[in-house]
Amino acid sequence: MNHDEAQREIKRLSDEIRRCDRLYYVEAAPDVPDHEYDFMMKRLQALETEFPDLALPTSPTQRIGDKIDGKAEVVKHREPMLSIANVYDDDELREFVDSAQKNFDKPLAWVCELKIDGVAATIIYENRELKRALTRGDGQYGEDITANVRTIRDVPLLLPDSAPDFLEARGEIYMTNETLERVNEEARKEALEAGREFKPYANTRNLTAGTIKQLDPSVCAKRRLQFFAHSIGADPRAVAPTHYEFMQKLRSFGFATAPHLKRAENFEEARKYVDVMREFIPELDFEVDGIVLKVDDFDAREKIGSTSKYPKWIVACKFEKYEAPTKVRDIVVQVGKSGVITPVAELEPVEIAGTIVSRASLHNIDEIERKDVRVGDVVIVEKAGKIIPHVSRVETYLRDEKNPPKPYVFPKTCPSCGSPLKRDEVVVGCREKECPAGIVAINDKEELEKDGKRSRRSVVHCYAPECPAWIAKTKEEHKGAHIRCRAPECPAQFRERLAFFASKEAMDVNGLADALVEKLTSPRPAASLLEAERPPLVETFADLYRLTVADLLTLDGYKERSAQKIVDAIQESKSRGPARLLNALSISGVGASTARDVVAVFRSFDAMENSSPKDFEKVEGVGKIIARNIYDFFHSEAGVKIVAELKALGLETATPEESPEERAAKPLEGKVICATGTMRNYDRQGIKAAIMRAGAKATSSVSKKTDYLLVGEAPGQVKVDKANELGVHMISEEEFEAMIAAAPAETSANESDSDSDAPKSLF
DNA sequence: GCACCTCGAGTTCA
DNA sequence: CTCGAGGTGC
Repeated sequence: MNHDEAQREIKRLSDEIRRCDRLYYVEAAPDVPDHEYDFMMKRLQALETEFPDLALPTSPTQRIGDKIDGKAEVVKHREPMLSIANVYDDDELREFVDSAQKNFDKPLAWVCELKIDGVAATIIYENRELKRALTRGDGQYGEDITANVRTIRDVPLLLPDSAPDFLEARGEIYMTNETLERVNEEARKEALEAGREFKPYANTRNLTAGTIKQLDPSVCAKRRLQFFAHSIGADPRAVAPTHYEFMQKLRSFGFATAPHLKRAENFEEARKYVDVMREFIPELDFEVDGIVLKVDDFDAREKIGSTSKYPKWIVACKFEKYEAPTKVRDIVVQVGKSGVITPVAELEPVEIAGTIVSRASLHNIDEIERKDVRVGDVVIVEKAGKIIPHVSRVETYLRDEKNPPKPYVFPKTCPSCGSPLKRDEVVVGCREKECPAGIVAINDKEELEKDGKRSRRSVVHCYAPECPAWIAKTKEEHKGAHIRCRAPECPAQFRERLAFFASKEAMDVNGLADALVEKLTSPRPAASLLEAERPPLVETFADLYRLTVADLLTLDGYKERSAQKIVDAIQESKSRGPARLLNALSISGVGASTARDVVAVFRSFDAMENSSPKDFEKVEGVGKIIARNIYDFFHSEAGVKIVAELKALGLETATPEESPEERAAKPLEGKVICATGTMRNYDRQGIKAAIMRAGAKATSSVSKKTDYLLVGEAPGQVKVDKANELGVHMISEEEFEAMIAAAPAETSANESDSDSDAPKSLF
């Protein structure tokens, strides 16, 4: 065969194989039997070996690449991959559609697609060649799965000339039930031969997720994954004006689209489709967990906009809640770092949506009483579209009528320290219009039953402790949600606080996790028979910094090296700075973000110690209650002691002084800036820090006092509308960066941690 | 007063 | 992820 003939033959074979690949999943059963397909593939491979100059990177033979070394690369998405709102019944769906429809006179047309349970992914084409594929990941960052995606037969490696040069196809990778069974059957045989225990893959989604992360693409190829596209990572109007036409275009580019796609002229039609499909779904050979409705017209979508979380023009109607019946073995209580006592149901382990659930929080006493959960009951546990399981109802009819389980009695004393438990006395003042004590009134909330749904309404209350009406009304009318252990020295509370102190968001002590915290805070056995039990190694935060290698060696499982590592990590955490330290102290209402804001104003613990509650209220986000909590901490016996000790041990409790240059370099001094949406170079805290570094005030909402609205990706619609309405100037991230370009170089744009908003070394 | 936004705190499993 | 609750802006 000569070169020209080979070229023609290679083209013919490639085209035919590509046609089969598409038919294979998209349309129906392929009209070419497997052995003929394999034959064409072999022949093509042979020709490409003989004429290597004719072998193209987009040839079907190039689907299966080499093994990847190490881990998959984590890559930032060009455009974040957002999730969509879920509805679980007809009412919720109607509510959603009404809100989308409200600014339109004519009924909106909807496109309905099956929502298949798989792994969301995005595939990037440059010059119409497949360049890279990523998983959705957390929406911001995904894993590189290019080699495996290439093996999926309904993913084109090459797009036709009619496609745009650059395209980012987004869709779902999934697998049929038949494939799951086949893979399980093969794994079972293999395990049997090797004499190993066989554990089947629980469901197609788990197997798909496991397969797509395989390092060896040939394994992935054998498992026959499938893909369909449902959107692109850019404005689709560049391709077509409506979603339905857009999907036709994607098909013409060689992609599979969501199966059983349907365009509905109005909502009623769409709803009918949902009902019909619901019956039909069990007959399909893949897992469908709902139907997605999207507004067809792209211009209409833009007009509808998004909430801060989801677009308002797309919704998933979920059919099933993930749920399973199981038995309550016991109800135990846990003590949190703030002393909150949380009841948790210990369950007979049951599998729900691929994970084994054995515990579920019952949240609080009202929850237990409302549902009447008792030890021994059969309950329905659900993970409705979520990760965290909860008890949704009790099957009371399964109770033994003659001998029913006893109602749960909430413990009266703390399981850890034995001190009496008390329900939160809700901080709600009197409701007299004219406050009898004549003191400041602030807002509060009240639960109401409205149309069978719970809603809240704000009420003005007086908070003066000396107000007579307050004392009279608080107790019986407003119970808080939580029951709390109030003993300041409660060991369980200290254990939780220490774990938080050492955690990543706080002092970030590497290696000091739950297990070690438990050991450090437990009493130690007596050194000899004559002596009493010895106290725990760590009883205050300060004790942590006094730990020596010798101390750690007395614990099981620690040798010289590991002990030294922990001690080093603890010492290293001394320089985390005042913001992290303030967060680490577990002051009620003060978390990472509030601590940062407080430190930004006060700059040092010394300043905080000498401040009044009113001073703390000057911090944005701090009102009367939190101000009081902070003030109380710095004036309590325990607080004074711990701060003094930590200072003496050399922890950084002050923000370093600014150099004169830095003070001068505040290009946005006095400006008020509100940021919305996702920035490319900053996370939420990072952008706030950057705004403050430039001398401006970072606010959380747009008002007429706002100077600029900094608009990122997927901005909050409310804020943008507001800015338009009030004529607030909107700037992009690039414009913002240009504005702060005068700032000192060492205030790097990418840093977002609290300790980075303080200037580093000045030398 | 009301609506809305944010933060904190608690939580499950691989 | 989901509540509850505090805070803020009109």
